Amino acid sequence: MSRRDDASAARSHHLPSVARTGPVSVSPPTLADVAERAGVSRQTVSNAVNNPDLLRPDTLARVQESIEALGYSPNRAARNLRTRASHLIGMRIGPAQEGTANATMDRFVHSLVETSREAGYHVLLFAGDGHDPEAGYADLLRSTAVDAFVVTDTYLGNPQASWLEERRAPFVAFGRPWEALNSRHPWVDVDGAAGTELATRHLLDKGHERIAWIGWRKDSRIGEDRRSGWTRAMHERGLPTTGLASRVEDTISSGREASAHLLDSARPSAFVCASDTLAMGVLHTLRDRHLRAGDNIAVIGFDDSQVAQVVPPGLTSVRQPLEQVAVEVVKALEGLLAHPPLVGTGVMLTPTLAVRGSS
Amino acid sequence: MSRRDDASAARSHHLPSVARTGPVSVSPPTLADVAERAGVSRQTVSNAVNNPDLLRPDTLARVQESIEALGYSPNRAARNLRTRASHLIGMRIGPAQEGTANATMDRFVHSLVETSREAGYHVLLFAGDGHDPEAGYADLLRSTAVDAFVVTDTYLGNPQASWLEERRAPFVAFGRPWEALNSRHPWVDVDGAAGTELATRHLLDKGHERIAWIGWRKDSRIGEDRRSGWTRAMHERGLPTTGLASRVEDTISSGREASAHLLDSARPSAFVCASDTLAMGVLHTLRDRHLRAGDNIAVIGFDDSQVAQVVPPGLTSVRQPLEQVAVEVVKALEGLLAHPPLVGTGVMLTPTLAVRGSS
DNA sequence: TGGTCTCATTGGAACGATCTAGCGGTCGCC
DNA sequence: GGCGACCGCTAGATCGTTCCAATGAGACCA
Repeated sequence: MSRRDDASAARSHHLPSVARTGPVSVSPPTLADVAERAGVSRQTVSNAVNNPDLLRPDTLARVQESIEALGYSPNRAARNLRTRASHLIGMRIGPAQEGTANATMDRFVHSLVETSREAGYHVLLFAGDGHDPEAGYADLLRSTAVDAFVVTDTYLGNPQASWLEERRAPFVAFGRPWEALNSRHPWVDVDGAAGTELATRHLLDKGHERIAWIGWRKDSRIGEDRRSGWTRAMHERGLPTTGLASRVEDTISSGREASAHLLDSARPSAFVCASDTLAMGVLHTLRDRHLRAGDNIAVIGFDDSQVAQVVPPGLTSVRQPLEQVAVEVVKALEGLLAHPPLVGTGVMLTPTLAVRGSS
Repeated sequence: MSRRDDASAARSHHLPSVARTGPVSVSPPTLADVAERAGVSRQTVSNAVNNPDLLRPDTLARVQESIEALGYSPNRAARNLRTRASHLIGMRIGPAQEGTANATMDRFVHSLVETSREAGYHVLLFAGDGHDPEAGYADLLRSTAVDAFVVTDTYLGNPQASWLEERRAPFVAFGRPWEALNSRHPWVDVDGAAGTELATRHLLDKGHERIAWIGWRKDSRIGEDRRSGWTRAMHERGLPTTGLASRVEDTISSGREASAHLLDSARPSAFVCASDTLAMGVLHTLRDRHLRAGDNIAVIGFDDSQVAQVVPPGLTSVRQPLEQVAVEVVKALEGLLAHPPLVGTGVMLTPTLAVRGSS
């Protein structure tokens, strides 16, 4: 205790002299400082913070007063070392994709940060090494810098997910395990087919019958899933889909070319697209031909990106409930970290349709 | 040492039995494990990691072989505790703003994550408590969870910056200290006036003479700065600016109304806007009046957001060099953490113009 | 009175890393 | 020959917290 006293004294004796002029910030108070002030042991202060109901009410009040007065909060590093937990969630962000309308991830990150704060977690961002996607994960894992990961880019066969699963690293995926059906990790996803079905029905209800589809290449499971919603809604009303679909890359120019081609070959009165990026390609074509989205022809995108919200006359778009996704992801993480042997389960959410001028 | 042996043995004895089936992940190897395998002391392994040139080459090789074989990386929590540094940079993200074209922060976050990785730092995101913006900062600061902050939203009188400065918390601002001229923290900013000047000159060179300005309200320092670039370029060519400017809120509808009003009252042939959001408002008005951006009339925005990149026919926009900003921010952070008494200095960068169909 | 049980609190050990002081040996210098 | 500096490496202390076993005080019952 005397050592502690000395240390405290050394610190607080600095304070008056350098508080206004010195460049060095003073060390924050520690458990021992609070304990001494409150006249209890370190452990009691620790309990006051972590298990308040173990203390007698009057002791608790005294300790809390000291905590307040000194402005104490537990040192993260020391706590992490002892408890073997960092209360950090790692999330990898891919390279920024310019020229696309994809703002899904940004909206999701926002929601995730908000939600995990309420659960006592912070979000640690890391970048992928270009040629070695797993490097970032491995490093954070071995140095026990994060408690768990959130994996978002499960589009392409989900290599990270299986890599993490092999190493028994705790993680939750945003996106269902398309191929690896035997995987046992928790996941949360949005029912894309339900979204495009919603979009197609919306157009059908407006009287459209020749509704075209512009989606992604056939090897994209997400693309095929979204496409199936369109087919389902069309067939439900006994309408044909042949000749009305196009599958291309997820770029503006692909959407532009595909829509031009479809307009010539199939004369659709509306387009449903697998992404806002493709929908913007359609808008380019309409502009080229002096057609007006919403007046002459309807267009619906997917993601409800900022672009959809601000482009004239407003792009109707399928909106993923990312706030809910974040909530479910954090819920799954908490379950995972509380009792690891829990078997992984999936949660499927339903999107909504943000209706704007383009339809 | 024998305690260490016991602990290792306890751990590794678990390994074969549960490696494939057990739910509990095994503890990663520690310094002591590596030391024992290499036949050296813990400190020597530590040196091999942090000061390799202190070791004899053969010892170094032996230690590195052990590190490799065991897959060791230093435990972050322990290192942080001892060195009183977390190698984390805190950055607050505000509430997601829907309905605007502002993607600046997202692009910046990407760049910051990439750049700080190279400098050995990770980015910790945290959300602002709605009514108490400083709460998040205070908490992270007192618990020594981050080494420094990056402050980005310096628009509104910069309350965070002065709050942090008072507490002598290390931070770097993206955005100059507009009001607090006596502030001593490092900052990085982009010369907005140079950007709008560039934009205006571009239009002048195309033959436009009646170029209108749509900016933010007069109490926005950034808005006035950007406006000054337009005025400068116009006056330089002896052109008047009176009656050609409008100052409104940063929303689509404000831009829409302002541009409609200006078109009626001043008949401009081009618009320079303080943001992409306002520029999108102009595009709305043009659509309403069956005018075509780029053909009948030119429009230039500010930020080079995704919207600008994908909207037909492409919105010319002033592009902030966010990658460079991130590099300078990280550079300033490193300086700050290496020698705190360094006096804060500012770095001003110059934007470029991304020319697209709208001009 | 003495024994058992609970309750609130305590001191010491431990987490895994780095810091500090210091070891014996060799070298260069006056 | 004596002195100090340097080399490569080591043992012990230390960072601030939580875990663990044990403490003394009091209540209760026999």
